[in-house]
Amino acid sequence: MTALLTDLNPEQLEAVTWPHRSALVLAGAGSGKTRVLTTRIAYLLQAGHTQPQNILAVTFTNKAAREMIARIGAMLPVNIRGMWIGTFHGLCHRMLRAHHEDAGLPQAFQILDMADQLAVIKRVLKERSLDEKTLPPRQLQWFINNAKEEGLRASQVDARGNFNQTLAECYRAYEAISMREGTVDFAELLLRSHELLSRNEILRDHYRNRFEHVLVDEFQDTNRLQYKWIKLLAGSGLQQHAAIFAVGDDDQSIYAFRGAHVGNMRDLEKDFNVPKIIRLEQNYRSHGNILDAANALIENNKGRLGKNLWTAAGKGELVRVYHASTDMDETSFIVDEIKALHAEGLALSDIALLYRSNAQSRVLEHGLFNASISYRVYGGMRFFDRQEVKHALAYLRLIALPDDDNALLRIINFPPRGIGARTLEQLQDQAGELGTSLWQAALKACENVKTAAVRAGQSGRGVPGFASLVLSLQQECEGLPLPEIIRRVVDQSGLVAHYQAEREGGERLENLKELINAATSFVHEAEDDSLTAFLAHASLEGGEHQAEGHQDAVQLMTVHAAKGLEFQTVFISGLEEGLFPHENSRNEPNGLEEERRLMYVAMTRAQQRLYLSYAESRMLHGQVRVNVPSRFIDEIPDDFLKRLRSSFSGGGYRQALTGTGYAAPSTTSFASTRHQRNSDGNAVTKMAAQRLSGEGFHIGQQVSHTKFGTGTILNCEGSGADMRVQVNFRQAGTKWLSLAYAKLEAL
DNA sequence: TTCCTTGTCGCCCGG
DNA sequence: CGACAAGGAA
Repeated sequence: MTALLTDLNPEQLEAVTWPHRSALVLAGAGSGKTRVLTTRIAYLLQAGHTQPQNILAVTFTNKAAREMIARIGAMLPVNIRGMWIGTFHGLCHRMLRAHHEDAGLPQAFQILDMADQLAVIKRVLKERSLDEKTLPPRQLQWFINNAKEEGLRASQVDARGNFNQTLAECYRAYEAISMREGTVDFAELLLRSHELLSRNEILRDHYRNRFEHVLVDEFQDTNRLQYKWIKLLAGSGLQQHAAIFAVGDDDQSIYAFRGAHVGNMRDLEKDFNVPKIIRLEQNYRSHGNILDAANALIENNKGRLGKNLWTAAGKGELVRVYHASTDMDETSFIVDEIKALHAEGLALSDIALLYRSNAQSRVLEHGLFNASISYRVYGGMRFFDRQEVKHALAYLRLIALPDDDNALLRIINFPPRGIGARTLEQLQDQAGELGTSLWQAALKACENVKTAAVRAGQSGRGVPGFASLVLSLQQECEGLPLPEIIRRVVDQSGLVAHYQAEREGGERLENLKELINAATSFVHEAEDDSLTAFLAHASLEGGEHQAEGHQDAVQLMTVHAAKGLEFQTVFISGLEEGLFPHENSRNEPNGLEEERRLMYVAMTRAQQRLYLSYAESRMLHGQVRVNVPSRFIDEIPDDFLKRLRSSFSGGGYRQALTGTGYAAPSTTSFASTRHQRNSDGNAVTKMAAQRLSGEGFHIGQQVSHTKFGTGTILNCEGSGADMRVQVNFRQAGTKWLSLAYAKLEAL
């Protein structure tokens, strides 16, 4: 016990040993928030105040949940299994699976991610022959998700006025489709779980009796529905059974755009009679100047709960501000600084490059690539988002739940089997008449033409071919282990053959193999290794497993993605009006304050060194735009800043100082390799290809091999004698070859 | 039906 | 600039 509590500062100690009643912990950036949360759980268990099965801890990201589990596991030899630790979506999903009947869902209900949901919405619009111009699909998606996050069903939304009425009708149609197909989107997980608990008294009492401690991470990011869900579980007023332990920081609330409601912090105080807010204000992360600069910035916001971070560390270095002429100039400055820092011995992985929006990564990637600096981009396309993986998953979904029209539409003609728009229309008409799913309509259609069906079924083409494929997969996969099911699906569906025939299909095939690998490790790790569980995992986790995380590489990500992380050195780029703060924020209520909090989050990621940069002009949306420096820079007192500027346009700052040139762009085609990132399912460290081009080869180049024929270089790794290249041969497929042995010739 | 070209429009953050 | 829908040719 004492070992658990040593090294905690007085405020942390107070939070950890807080009695069995609700608490609100205002935890500043770098103040040991996660430590308090996990130590509190360990303390409760070790002191015998509670049992693992009586604890519920909820976070926003899978990563945070995993970290929490790992840290508790390291502190206590306790069975984590009994605890409910996970994301809001994960826990709601768990609850809905357990009580799917009470929740009105089929046993194998499927989860729609954003892209799936958008596809359904496009179907709704098409069905109602609504033009994409009069009602953009994204707007409808936003409307539906927002309504759900407010706890509103289609019948409850405001339908006054023509436009609102259209929206409400579309929402209603969307609800009907979801119901019929047994699909559930992200917001629906929350809403349905909430409805289940509020309607079903027996279940509600069951869970209320079970959970004595409900701990909430990043409480400032909860939306209204999530807070209601928590209240329902804990009970409130005289009904209150559980103690809520909420940890958050109003200054780090950056998710208002998706419904986060900071007001929940004040509401919690009131609703649960929290006697006082515990403030964690000692920062263990950043040096003084960085912290002071961040504090000064956030002072400009109004209505804060109020806190002032301090550090026992020294002042450290000043915050550097670089004024660039162009985005290229900005990039070359950053690249040169990284080179210099790396030469001084700083690991690349200690450096983070942050930006407001994903589109900005392009220029930065380009610069890093040309300078042969390894980098890693977080948050782009994820493994389970990839086209070929989604196709494979769609087949799997049809096996689990054939009424999922969305899945069916995705692959009924992929790979192409002669089912065109015309056939599909007939099928849809019939389904509409019968009031069934497309799959039922397809079966019906096959019955009517039995002999033809048998013939076509054998050839594998047409609707009968498709139907017999799915039927036979359904039958023979019954009871098989998951990886074997997937292997058969990708094989018999013709996906593998299709991508083999495609010139650029090599990487896609690799991803299909990787899907089987993912299933194999899923089977080993998960309690429930069913197909349905795997499909849910794919939707909820998106494939954030971090392969090659050990490689030394600069970390590129958006500011949102950086929340909760820390780095020795941080660059924040693109600090221009319109970009950061983003221009869209001007029209939103309190939009500017949210942008400022975002900036605050970005700055407080840095431990020892912080760079801010902006450019006078920048390529945006395909055209050059001239920008003014961000007001956020002006809001930081000059005492904490050191201003730098390029001596001449186009040249780097360090170039001007030292004369060490910024490497001329190599012949390596950056564009041709961009889309290859993620071949392992996530952002991959990219070894730049300069060395390779020195040997006469570069990525994207055509080469020939005595045995395998001609092909294209896809990738490379290692250097010198160990260097290997990945080549996609036209005939022989994709292979890794060692340059030391294979005789490759450039074409 | 399929593949390829052309054209339009959006373009911030995410589980 | 890039994703994606619509339209045209084989």
